Amino acid sequence: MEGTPLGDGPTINTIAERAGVSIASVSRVLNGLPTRRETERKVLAAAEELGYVRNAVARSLKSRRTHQVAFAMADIGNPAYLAMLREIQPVLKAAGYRLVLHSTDAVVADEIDVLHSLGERYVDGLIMSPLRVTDAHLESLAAARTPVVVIGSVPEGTRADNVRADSRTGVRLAVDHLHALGRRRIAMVNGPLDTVPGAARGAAYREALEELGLPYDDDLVQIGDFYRAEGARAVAELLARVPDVDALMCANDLIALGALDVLRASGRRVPDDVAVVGMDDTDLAAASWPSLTSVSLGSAERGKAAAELLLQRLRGDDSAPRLVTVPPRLVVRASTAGNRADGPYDRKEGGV
Amino acid sequence: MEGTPLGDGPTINTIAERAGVSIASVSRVLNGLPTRRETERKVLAAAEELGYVRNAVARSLKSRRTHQVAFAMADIGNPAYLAMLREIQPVLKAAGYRLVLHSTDAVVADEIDVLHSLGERYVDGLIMSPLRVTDAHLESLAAARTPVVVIGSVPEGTRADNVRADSRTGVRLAVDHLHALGRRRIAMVNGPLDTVPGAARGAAYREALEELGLPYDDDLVQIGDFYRAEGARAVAELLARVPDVDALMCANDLIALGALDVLRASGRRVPDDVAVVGMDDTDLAAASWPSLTSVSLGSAERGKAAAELLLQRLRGDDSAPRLVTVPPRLVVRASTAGNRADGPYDRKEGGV
DNA sequence: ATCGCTGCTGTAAACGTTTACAGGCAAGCC
DNA sequence: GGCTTGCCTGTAAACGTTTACAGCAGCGAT
Repeated sequence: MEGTPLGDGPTINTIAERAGVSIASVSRVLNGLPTRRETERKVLAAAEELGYVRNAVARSLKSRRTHQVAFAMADIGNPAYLAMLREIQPVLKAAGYRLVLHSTDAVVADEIDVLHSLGERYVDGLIMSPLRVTDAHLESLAAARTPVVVIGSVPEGTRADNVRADSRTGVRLAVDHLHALGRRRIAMVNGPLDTVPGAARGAAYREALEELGLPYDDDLVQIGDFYRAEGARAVAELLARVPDVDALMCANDLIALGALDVLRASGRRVPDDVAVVGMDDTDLAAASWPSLTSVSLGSAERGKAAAELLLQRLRGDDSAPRLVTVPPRLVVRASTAGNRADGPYDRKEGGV
Repeated sequence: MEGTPLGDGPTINTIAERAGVSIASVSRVLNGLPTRRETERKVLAAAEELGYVRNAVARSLKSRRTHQVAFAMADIGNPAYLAMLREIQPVLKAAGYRLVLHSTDAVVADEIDVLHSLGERYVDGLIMSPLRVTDAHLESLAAARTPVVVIGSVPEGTRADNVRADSRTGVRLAVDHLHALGRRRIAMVNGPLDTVPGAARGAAYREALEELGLPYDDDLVQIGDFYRAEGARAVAELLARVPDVDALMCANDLIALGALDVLRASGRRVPDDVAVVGMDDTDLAAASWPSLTSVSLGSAERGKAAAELLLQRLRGDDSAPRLVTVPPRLVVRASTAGNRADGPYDRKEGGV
């Protein structure tokens, strides 16, 4: 009635008592440090009987490592981030790290909070994918007390590894494709211009037209938000203004799905009347009707690269910040290429 | 040169020195306990200057609370689990808990590992959604040292809250719907029978036929796995064996998408020749071609309910285990109801 | 018999907090 | 003036580990 300390679960102390050795010996056995055969046996037996499990919190306090990594995604509903998550998770797991998931809903204050909370040291590192990068972000990044990898673009000189998509090239691939198909009234449906992807894709669209010798026309650009319903609304407006568009470059698969909805409702055929291209190449692109040509910005690859960069930092690498750029890829499907390939059945499509 | 202790970041000790008070006072100020005005001022000033942030690990060790909750999902690629995740995350966040994400890939050993690791006390509670529930699961559940909520079915008497879908009713809704449309050769494409959903849906299918007075025919049942490619393979086999089916009840949206692929490739029209119903009502169902009638098993609602149950436990409620059942809902779309409603544009579809 | 190894083992301090307890001090009362 | 009372404050222990250090036994060499 005086053996067990106080709490419920057995601790290293409980085992020490039971085995008749010191807590140091218990710890050593549990950590595989050299020990006499007999001591080891007693300790292991006691641990087994008691159903002992190491307390991760106490370990972390002493070792200053939590074996946890945070991933702060802007929008937990966006398939592009989910694709990253899917790749990040197994990489971390394989390296013995747990994943703490934050969804910031793209609210700047929330993202700053996450950065600030790194000081609480409940994680060893962070992967974050902000929609916007503000000065507040950069400030908090500079003050961060653990390694951070940013998926998205960050100014040169920032003290964080950086994994980027190349949406400029991505947009050009798509616009070139549409141009090659004979389209000349190519509109762009974009998200907010003060977001990183919004700005980059908008500029890239302009550049791509220029390179092709097509005129840039403000009327052909419509700004909405990165969601399906918003995309639909934006395309409806666009069609009202310029009924003769023959191609839509959408900044996002969700926007593109909204576009398909509206085009269908307006009686236009896709791709015969209007060709549609999305971006991100999410699962939805393959499943939609008609299946959606989409620019893959390598979400999965970016997630994986970010996780691997972070792991290197956690292993002690403190060389200069790195920059990894993942090349885009155009995945052609029915929404631009006619009806011959309207099903995704031909594509290798794994366990999704 | 002798002030700061050893590590890098400021601790409560650093503040105490700087402010010329004891660490107890610092702690009290930081926790809002009654303190003299002057002391409070000094402490807060010092904390501010030093950029102090509370160490979460040390706090957790003392308080025995980590403010973290784990969610163990069987398959991080499955939209049904993602729907749960999307609901769980904000509920936990609002209550001040962080989310630790585990993906077990439906491997039993991994799930047991997660349960076992609860003993490490790096989380205050767990929500898990196993595909199979084995004896090993039940054993580990019984030994779990923190509250656990299981999404899925668990035998009566298990020491865990339980949130269930009612797939029996769900299947019946679907089969009744198909029957009402005049279909009489209704096949079932199921996942493995040793999984909880597989077994439940298979049995429900049989019952539903019985209630309608339709004969049960082994030839009309095809077992595959819960993935798109597998579903396609299964449906191909089924069609070879019974070319005259006029309806497919698929245990899963992914299977149903595979079915659509194969039906299209075989020249059959949907729904004219063969009507198709999926289950889970994932995002894919609304986006597919033709849009997919699907039984919503309330993944989102289940996730939310699970999170709320767990929070109650964390607030100290230790009443008897609860059982929450979420009712299913049939969402009719083009794959059964003809072409009039082939687009999802009419449905309120938010930020996905 | 003494010395110095070698190889385990135990004691105690540390990680950064929270908190029970006791001490100090001013004010209020007789 | 001494006593109680109340309010703050500091000391120290605790949470459950890991680990530097010292101690001790056994053993071969001198």
